[in-house]
Amino acid sequence: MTDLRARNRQATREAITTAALRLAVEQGPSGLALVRVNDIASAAGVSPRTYNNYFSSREEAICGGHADQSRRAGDALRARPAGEPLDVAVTEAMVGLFTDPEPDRAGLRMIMLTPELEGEALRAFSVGEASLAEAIAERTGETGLRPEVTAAAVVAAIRVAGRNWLAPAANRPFADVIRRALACVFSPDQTSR
Amino acid sequence: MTDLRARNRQATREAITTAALRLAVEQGPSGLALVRVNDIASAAGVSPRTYNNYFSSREEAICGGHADQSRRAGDALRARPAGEPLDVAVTEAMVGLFTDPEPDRAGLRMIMLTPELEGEALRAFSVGEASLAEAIAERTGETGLRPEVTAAAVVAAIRVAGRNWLAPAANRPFADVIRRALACVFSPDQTSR
DNA sequence: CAATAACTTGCGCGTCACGCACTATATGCG
DNA sequence: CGCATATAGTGCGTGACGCGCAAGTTATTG
Repeated sequence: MTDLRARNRQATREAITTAALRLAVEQGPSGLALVRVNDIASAAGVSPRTYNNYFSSREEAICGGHADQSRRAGDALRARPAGEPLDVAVTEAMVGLFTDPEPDRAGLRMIMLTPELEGEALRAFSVGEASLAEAIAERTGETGLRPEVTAAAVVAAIRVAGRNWLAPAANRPFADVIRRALACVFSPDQTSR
Repeated sequence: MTDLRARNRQATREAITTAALRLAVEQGPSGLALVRVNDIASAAGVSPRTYNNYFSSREEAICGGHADQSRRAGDALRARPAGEPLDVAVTEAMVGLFTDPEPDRAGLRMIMLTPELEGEALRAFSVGEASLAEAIAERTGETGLRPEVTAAAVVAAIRVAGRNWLAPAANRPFADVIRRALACVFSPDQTSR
């Protein structure tokens, strides 16, 4: 088992992020300014000063959970069987990572569609790029630009998929949207070239 | 000719962004906190309150120039000849947009490699996605997910290319790095599938 | 040449990020 | 098992910031 300290630390971090996201969702995108640091801290059961030891802005606290999630992208890919082709390995890894459990619509909507959170939301997605690029490089044996570009493109596609899934119009299951988006990355349109 | 007001507005906006970026570069990534709003405003010849009418954070001001640049991505693509295949049209449009003029290494380095600016830097790149997606959709006639995913992947690839170009190791011309990165997007690796 | 709209600026307030010093709790070692 | 040390939580104080508001100034319109 890991350190008690490490587990406590992770627990308070999660307490803060979940509290922050919950309060933000309650107020809605327009009332983000009403979510005070004091509220987040007391809702998480810590002092404001401690909150500030974990996150240096409300935005970072609100998006922290999703950052943690996408940070596991590399491990998710490594968990796929070795023989699998890259495209299906990546696709299934990402589907598993982002739809197990099915994400909370309200939370994702808050994070992705609130203008003030845009920067932090992009950061939250992009933290997965490094680990994913490394895992891709391991799997393909390639080096240099290609693994990084592929990882960045994959993450970008998932972001688009999320936006699309959130759109009120077509509500397919998130997994399907992710698959369709990643298909665009791994087999780009050849007809219009 | 456009409005005098519009031109003035654009001029002060540019004055603020260039001043902000210059001061940030002078202090270096570690001393970002030393770049005060007062300094930026007075360097731009404007009151602090006015600075705040244009930008709501130092980070936004520093990255504002690059945001303006990538916002022109759609127009850059539209300027390519109609018969051109999509991949070369996009590639050449992006090369033209981002290497004319050759970007300032120190400025790009500051924007892309300073942790506190990461969120705003990602935002600056991503503002080009919408217009680029629209231009791609016009050109290909496609609709739905694919144009958006393609645009997002292209922008992500350019971001990776910038990071790579900034790396001290191989200093090829920026245009080459962009071309190689976009090649990864438009013809993904087929061998390892 | 008015009337109106848009922009700039000074002022003031509430909030925030963070350095510092102190306490409490966990970990490792004799 | 107890003691030294490292690590996390907390209170306080301070400087900076974001922004609403209202007044003054400059461009635009008819």
